[in-house]
Amino acid sequence: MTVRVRFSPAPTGYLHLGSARSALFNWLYARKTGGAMVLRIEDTDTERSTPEHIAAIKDTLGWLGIDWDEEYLQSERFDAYLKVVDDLIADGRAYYCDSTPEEIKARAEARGESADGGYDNYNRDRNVQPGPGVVVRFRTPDEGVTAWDDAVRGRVTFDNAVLEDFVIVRSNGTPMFHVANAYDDLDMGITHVVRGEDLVNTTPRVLLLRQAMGADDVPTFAHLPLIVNEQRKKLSKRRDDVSVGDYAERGYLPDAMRNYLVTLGWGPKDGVEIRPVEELIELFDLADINKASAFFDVKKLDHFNGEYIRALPTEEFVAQATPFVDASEYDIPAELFASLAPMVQERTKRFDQAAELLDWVVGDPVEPSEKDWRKVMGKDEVPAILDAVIERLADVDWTAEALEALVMGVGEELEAKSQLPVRLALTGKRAGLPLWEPMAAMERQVIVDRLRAARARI
RNA sequence: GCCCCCAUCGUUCAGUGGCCUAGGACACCUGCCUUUCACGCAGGCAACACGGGUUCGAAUCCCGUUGGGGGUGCCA
Repeated sequence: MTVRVRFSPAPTGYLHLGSARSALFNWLYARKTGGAMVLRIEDTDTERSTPEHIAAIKDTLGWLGIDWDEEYLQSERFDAYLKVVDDLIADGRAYYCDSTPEEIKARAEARGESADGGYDNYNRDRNVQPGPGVVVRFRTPDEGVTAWDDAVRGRVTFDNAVLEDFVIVRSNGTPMFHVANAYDDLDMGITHVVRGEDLVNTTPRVLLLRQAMGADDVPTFAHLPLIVNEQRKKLSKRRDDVSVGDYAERGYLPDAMRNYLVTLGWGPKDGVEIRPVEELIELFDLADINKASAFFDVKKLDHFNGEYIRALPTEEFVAQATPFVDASEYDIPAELFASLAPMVQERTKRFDQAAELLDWVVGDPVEPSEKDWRKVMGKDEVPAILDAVIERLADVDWTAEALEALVMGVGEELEAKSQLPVRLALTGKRAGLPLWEPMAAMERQVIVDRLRAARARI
């Protein structure tokens, strides 16, 4: 049997981390098995779905290097869903319902039950006719169980009795998620449904619908553990940085993001986490996916990204970092950046942080912290060091090698560390790029002025 | 309330009855390298939630407790 998986986002927002991971796991499985990856846009909620979101989702999938073999839009298939619903109604497996939420609630209260118990199947046999404000509900069985073997969770069982008759066609005539989903999985021959755990409870409904549509088989489900935030709650648009597109804009490499995402809920058995996607595809398996939710750890993502950035050929690094450098608050000439790129690349975990390393080269040094100043400049020998460096700077060859020899030479002669005071005077910070190359790229007078200013401050 | 689910270092993944005095990675700490930082290298800290079973033997199987999460929409 040829594997057919699908990624089915609702285009009601941008692609977020959780969805991206679902897409990725589907894709890995399809590519591993030589199966087909279907992109199915579930835009049955016509109110909230937009073409912009569809475009953005596709863009971001492309950015992540996730491709697909077939593409469908559910809004173009409404006729088919509605036809199936008509059959269901004719069969008595679905019925019209005109109960408003208020009425349902009122009846529950009248019975002395909790108001959030859900729909009470009130209209089942009342022969409501279609009209304004009328929805179609699916008649769920009153007994028995609906169960399936989940590739990650094992056997999952639901009592049919706890399933209320749910809406399958809205009062505005549009079909809802469950029907579209059940119909399409059947119609498109989907063999494996890989999606987030937040959808487990919809599975019995979809399965029941699928049966009602005449299916006698069940796809393999794999419900992925949720990606959570520090509070162990499902990542949410409101609280968390979940838009994958935003990560792209902040200078994360798609390969790094994809590689990190794979390690959430799954891991190669040999423990090697950072590796080429081809290997990931080879090693991946639905059966090895974890059950417990996983925290999205940006620090670890940063580490992955740093590894990927360092692995780039320098020219490639320059090419990719340049847009970010240009967009930064610093005015850094392309040539300067290119010449200093190797040392920047070594120290950059995100492209949007690259420019800041050169702040002192193209602008004034930052104001040193009091603590740094005291620690570095407070030493007795510092005035002598700075005086000597300033004096010798007047006629030194303006090359990185000569500058290094000069500063280190002064240090040796005075038997003191000369690099740090010079660094603080020039950059305002104790840590940063190696000094000599950038110095050689700067004006002699600027360097001398900064050293003099620092000397005067002691 | 009702339904479903989860539980190994701070985080993440490995571990599917003996190879576990529990392993890798991130983070953190120490040292080395060094022009500071970063990289790299060598170390270190640190976990099987708890209680019962089953078994010659349990992180691995079963039950319970506790803790956590997801769902409960005319969203998906």
